[in-house]
Amino acid sequence: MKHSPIKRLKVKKGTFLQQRGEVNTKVYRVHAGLLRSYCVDEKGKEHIFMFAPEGWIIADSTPADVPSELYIDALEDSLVLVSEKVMDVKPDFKRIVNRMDTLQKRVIMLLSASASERYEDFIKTYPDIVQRVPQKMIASYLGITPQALSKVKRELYEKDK
Amino acid sequence: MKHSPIKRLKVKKGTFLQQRGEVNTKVYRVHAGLLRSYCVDEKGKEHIFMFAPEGWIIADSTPADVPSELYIDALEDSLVLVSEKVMDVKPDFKRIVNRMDTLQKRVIMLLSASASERYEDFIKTYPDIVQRVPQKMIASYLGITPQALSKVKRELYEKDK
DNA sequence: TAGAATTGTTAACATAGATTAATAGAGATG
DNA sequence: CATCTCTATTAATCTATGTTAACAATTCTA
Repeated sequence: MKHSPIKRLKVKKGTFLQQRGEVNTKVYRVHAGLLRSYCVDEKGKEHIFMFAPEGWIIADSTPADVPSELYIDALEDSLVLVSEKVMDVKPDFKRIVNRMDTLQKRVIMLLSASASERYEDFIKTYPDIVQRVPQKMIASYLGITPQALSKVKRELYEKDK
Repeated sequence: MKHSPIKRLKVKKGTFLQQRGEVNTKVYRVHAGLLRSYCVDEKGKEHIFMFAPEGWIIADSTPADVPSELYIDALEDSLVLVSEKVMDVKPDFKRIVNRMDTLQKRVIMLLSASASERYEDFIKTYPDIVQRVPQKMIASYLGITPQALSKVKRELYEKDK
């Protein structure tokens, strides 16, 4: 396996290490200071995804070839170790990283999307699962009650006329 | 590194692979069928943490020596590959697994806890970060507005008399 | 097939948290 | 020091979603 070089980086408070829309091939390890990642929704509202103090790693978990969803910036003057995401990883490791991506998206949806937005996203992302489990389970996954899901579905249906 | 044996397991719909309070040293890979993991809050309400159809892995991300938070059961007759969590992993990998644990807990809190419960958990889990960032950022992390956090803090203070 | 159990829908009402707006502190900058 | 900007607090209202309850539809099972 290729050894990926690690760079040391001093960043001043307020510096962006990554912005939305950029490629996200890097992983940041915080040696000193404090970083954070956050997204901005359609209404312009910020949602902090994670804080990374000393000893933590922070990165966008979306696949490296996809434009980044997250901003990463320094909340304090920080010392950061920057390494490239390793692409040629073992299949099992890749599954774990995929799952982190899923979890990241889930947190962001729970922070920033309404019940109906979460439902629409769910049926787009897991069209087969919708067929295979009772609706009350989908409601439970979305963090709403079965009654609320029922209403969401009706409103969605009425919208399509 | 020790090679961990993988067992093949046929499970009928409804079978539990793991229940809350058990140790959780296993990782399940779904070969056919559908598994899910879920937690139950104090009010007895279920919150589905994840669905795992064919090709997915599912496990409790909490440290293996800690009693499990999650139930894992089969929603359909399934064929599952069971392996032990590897304990002697590289430090970097351990960080990733730690982060998954954090994300898992975050999702569960967002699904099942109120604003004030999430805040109390936050100050317990990250007492230092509370000191280092403005409150509006903590609100953003918790998925509430700064105004709501202000109210939560006041109510908490009044509770202590 | 009948009856029982589970799941889904609808509606009335309750509530946590959002929104808006006004004010007060607290740091920054001239 | 005075002023400007940013952050925190409080209060009044609004809204999405929860709760409760009744009923309908579906699935199980005897």
